Amino acid sequence: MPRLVGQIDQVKSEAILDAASDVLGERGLGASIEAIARRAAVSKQTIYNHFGCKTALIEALVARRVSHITAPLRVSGAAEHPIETLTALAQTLIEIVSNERAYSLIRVTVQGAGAMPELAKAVFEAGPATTRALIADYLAAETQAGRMAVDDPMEAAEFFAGMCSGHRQFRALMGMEVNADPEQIAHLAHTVAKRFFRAYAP
Amino acid sequence: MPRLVGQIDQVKSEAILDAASDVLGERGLGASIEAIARRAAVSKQTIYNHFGCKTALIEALVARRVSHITAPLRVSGAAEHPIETLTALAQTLIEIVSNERAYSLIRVTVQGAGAMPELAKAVFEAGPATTRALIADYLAAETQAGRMAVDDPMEAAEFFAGMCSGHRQFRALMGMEVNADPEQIAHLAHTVAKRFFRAYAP
DNA sequence: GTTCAAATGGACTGATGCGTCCAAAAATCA
DNA sequence: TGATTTTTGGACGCATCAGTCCATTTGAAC
Repeated sequence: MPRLVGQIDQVKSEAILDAASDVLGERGLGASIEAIARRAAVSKQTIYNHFGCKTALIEALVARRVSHITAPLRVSGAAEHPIETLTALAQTLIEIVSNERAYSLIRVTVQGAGAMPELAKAVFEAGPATTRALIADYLAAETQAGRMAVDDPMEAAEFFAGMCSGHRQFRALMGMEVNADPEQIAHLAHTVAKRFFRAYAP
Repeated sequence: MPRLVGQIDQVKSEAILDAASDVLGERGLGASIEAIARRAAVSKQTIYNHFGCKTALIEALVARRVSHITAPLRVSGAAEHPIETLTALAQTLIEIVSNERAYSLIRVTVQGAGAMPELAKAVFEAGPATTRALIADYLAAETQAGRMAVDDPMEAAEFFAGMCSGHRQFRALMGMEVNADPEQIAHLAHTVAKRFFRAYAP
């Protein structure tokens, strides 16, 4: 009877993580393991067999999710006019911030920041920090090519990300509704790109 | 023996709120009433005499704090060049986001968003929403005066606020250290103002 | 059909924390 | 000094929850 095994039912592991994501998103970090077990249609003991303890479960959850969330950013666009690439970037960022499911994860991390600071740091590194670095790389390249004039790419990348998240981040964190109408998101993304390009045009 | 009174020792009420602010900031919403009582050098029962229940205590805490935090924004600057006013605005916003004490309150609100959504909404209205409206008013006025060209003041105000908060907001929420060096904040504020003005110059 | 790992569910421990109760002490006021 | 109100501190009830234990059942491989 091993307490913690790797070669158990993969499907069940996924089901548990899905349920944990849902329940934690609804009830916050205070959600009980039993509630998660009920949602996953699994016994409490099974969760402990798979993950060992609550903290490990949450770490697994976060690890699985973070990479999914930032994945779309990694597909670097072709080299058209910067505004088009910036619009695509902005659109992805805004969609992330408007995505309730992604944000429930962030909320959990914020709540757990006191109890597990390493986790909070890992999320920050994998999420916002990586995102900023990707954007900064792009801005530096465009500057190199003479299509933009960005003196401090990291700083500019942060401005860009900040324009995208704006109050949506706050509202999402507060559990308030966030406008996720695709048309409005597209329009907003285009505006961000236009204004940002104007601020950093050669 | 009234269970909840208003005319008790005001000084003690303040001491309790101060202690609650500290302890909740450190331990998050999970902080116990007993810990707060210890910090305030007061008995647990006294806290219940003053505030009735934990939720009421937190509501009182938030109400007292929010207005203090956004107060500096209300002093509208004289009518110099927009960049100067924008720099001052940015500086205030960045200082708020870099202020650990202010942010511990926000963190508590985020944690409690599930359990007390009205509180979260109140904080949002009193904080970010009011801030955005103030900035938007200023931008509209400058546009009217022909010194800027802001087509959508509310949207632009959100961009401006987003540029100021950037990742600092995230880091602060995650309980990570935030660079609060006055010189760097001043420089950042000036950069934000310069770039924002360039994005919205006539 | 035998075997063995994995899953179940229910009971249990230990800890924590909200909110209450109360009798004694301290402070306030008349 | 005497009367009233607040404060104190400690004990208590009650609920919740993490994590463990275990006897029983399921299910897949051989």
